[in-house]
Amino acid sequence: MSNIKLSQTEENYLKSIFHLSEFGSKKVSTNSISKILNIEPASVTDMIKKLSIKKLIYHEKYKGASISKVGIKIALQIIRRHRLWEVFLHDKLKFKWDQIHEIAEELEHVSSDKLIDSLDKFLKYPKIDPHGDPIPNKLGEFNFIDKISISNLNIDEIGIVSRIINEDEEFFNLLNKLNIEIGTEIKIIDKIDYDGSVEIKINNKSVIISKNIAENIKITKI
Amino acid sequence: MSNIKLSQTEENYLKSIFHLSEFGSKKVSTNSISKILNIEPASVTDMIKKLSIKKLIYHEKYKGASISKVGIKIALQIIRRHRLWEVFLHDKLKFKWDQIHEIAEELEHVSSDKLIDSLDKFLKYPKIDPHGDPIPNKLGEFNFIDKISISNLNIDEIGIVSRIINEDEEFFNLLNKLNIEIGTEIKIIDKIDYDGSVEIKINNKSVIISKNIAENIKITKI
DNA sequence: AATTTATTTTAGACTTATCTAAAATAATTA
DNA sequence: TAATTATTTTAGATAAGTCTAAAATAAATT
Repeated sequence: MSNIKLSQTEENYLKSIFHLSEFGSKKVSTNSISKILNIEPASVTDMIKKLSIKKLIYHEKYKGASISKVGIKIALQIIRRHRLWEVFLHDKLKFKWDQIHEIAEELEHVSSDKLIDSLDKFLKYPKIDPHGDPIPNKLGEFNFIDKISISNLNIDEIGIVSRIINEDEEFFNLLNKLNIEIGTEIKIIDKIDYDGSVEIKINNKSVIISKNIAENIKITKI
Repeated sequence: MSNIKLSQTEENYLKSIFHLSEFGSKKVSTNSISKILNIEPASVTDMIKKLSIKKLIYHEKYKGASISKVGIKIALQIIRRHRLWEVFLHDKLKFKWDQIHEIAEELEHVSSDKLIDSLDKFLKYPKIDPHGDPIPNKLGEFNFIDKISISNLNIDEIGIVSRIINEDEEFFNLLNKLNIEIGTEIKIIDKIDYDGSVEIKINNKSVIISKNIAENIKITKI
């Protein structure tokens, strides 16, 4: 089946377009791709043409691009590879949470399907990566859990940390300090109207986190 | 230190030149590189120029190339990466011995040093890969064991299989059938002068193998 | 040693992925 | 709505890595 062999570059564009399109539901502008990949818009236009010819995206001049069914399928496989490698790096090689993304960006382009399926098995078919993002299975299916930010909970409600948006080191260190990781239970004590800060309780200790921090931590309500 | 970032292509040339030069001791011809990489001689000449400018090899027009100290050091790191990934694929992901090379060819170009050192640790610092080839450590040092072919043993001598030269599937299946793998003890029963075949005993069962097969199995004499 | 054959290099062209500068189109604002 | 601003596309250029055909050099053979 979908054995269209893509270059690393094409894979990176396709993945970015998929992410920007929010699972294929939105049109993606040339500029947004340009910014995310740090490539000039003119070059993006060229690649958009190339991917349209391959029917991985649709494109009308000056009107943005949208990703095709086949494009989504391939993008999900690239994401699957990326996230499985992240699990490997984190769980087996003991890499810290904020160091895995960059290396997985390289590993995800190694093209053997058998490699990925064996890795999946070796890792015991994980459902989420170390950031809490779902890992598509080999058919591209995954658990879409509707996650909300801490800010969206009401006072006295409880949630489980299920995804960390921000991936940089400072944020990682902060979470470490706060004892927050994927799976941590958080209870909302108070919401401060003035600036959107939230007082939360973690392991019976309460702290106040800023609005920005609260928005970067996704949770599943329980 | 040696943080000259090479392209995948440059890495592949350098590795081939290293192998063809037999640890840097011999000059390498344009044609031999061309054959091993399946690239036209004219293109090889171009790359030879490029690598000379970077001082990874030396080159005198029409006189072949030889690899430099720095070139050897880098080549050994590429080989280290390749062989560690082979161990991972074989031991952890349970790939068969004849399927690991191709995938390792891709994985070896992933460039993080930290990744490789962590992988090395995870694998418990293996000294040889699944083919019996030594794995350089992070300084480029490795156990150079002088291996001989089965053909070189005399009658009644015993050796341990330490390296398999041929990497294709048919040969792999043959060895499986003969119950030969790295570490197998082999005793020479008879040597047939007529065509160089050798009668050997493995696990108390004796078989006759052709000269060609005997030459593709390296052993360490005990 | 002269000729033939083989190897290596040069010259010029192609593809992929990028760039800059300018032109075309769309969106925003006055 | 007309003018201004922003976005997107086109046109032409560049670098990496490859190719083919032809020229230069080296090696082998008569």
